[in-house]
Amino acid sequence: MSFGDYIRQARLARQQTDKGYSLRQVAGRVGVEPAYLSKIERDVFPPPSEQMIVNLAADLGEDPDVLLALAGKLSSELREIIVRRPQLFAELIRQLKDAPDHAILRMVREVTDGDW
Amino acid sequence: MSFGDYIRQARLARQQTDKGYSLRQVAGRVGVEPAYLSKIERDVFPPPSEQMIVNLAADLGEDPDVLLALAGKLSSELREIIVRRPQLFAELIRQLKDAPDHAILRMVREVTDGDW
DNA sequence: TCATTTGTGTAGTGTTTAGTACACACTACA
DNA sequence: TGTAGTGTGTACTAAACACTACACAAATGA
Repeated sequence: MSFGDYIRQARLARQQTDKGYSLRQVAGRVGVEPAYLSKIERDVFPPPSEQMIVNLAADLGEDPDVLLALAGKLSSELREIIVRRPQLFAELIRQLKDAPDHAILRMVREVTDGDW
Repeated sequence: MSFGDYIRQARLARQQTDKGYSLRQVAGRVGVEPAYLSKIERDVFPPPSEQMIVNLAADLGEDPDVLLALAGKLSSELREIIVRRPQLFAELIRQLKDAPDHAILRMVREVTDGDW
């Protein structure tokens, strides 16, 4: 699914139960022109800036990492973490490229348990 | 150390023993104008494109991930891996933000040993 | 029925990115 | 002593990015 499709669906879903989710109102809260959001929802324009994606995620109650990923972007927050220790993270990520989801999840839990 | 400083030093180090590492020759092999490389080495211009950084790394025998990191960038290769499974990787990376190096290294080895 | 609200088409714009082109002065060296 | 190679200053630019401004037709709803 494209970025545009995704946010249009998310918005329409909200609009079912909440009148405040017209394209114009969302655009207003997010801080852009309605015509611009319209084009983005229909993939006439490419996905917007990281800031606008984050704002959209907050307004629509979606996961910003997922929305950014649909836009082919990575949050600057995560980029900065990696860039601080490029070799370490580069190797880890390459190793995990083809690992199954559960293997990665297990790592997350290992670290959560803080056993270092 | 800045990106410019770093590549200038790397180039000058090579130039000690190899005449083929003048600014002009490196620029030629990498595929840019000498004046441009000159400005980059002195941080008059911001770091160049990912492609040029990768070419520079290859020519100077440096680690492309490190060079990209000095430029504040992440290779599109790594970005794509993350973007394929954004939630999983986002959580892992955030968890590892403040983990000590050896903890991350241990993870790398765990995956290398392929115990999933 | 008429004012409001809705989404959308067309056109234009400021900023950033990622460079090029050319001339110049200095140094090495044959 | 000239010519080949060195790095650098100034000026310019093409393309991509991230939007805005305004007008318009269709639907809604009091």
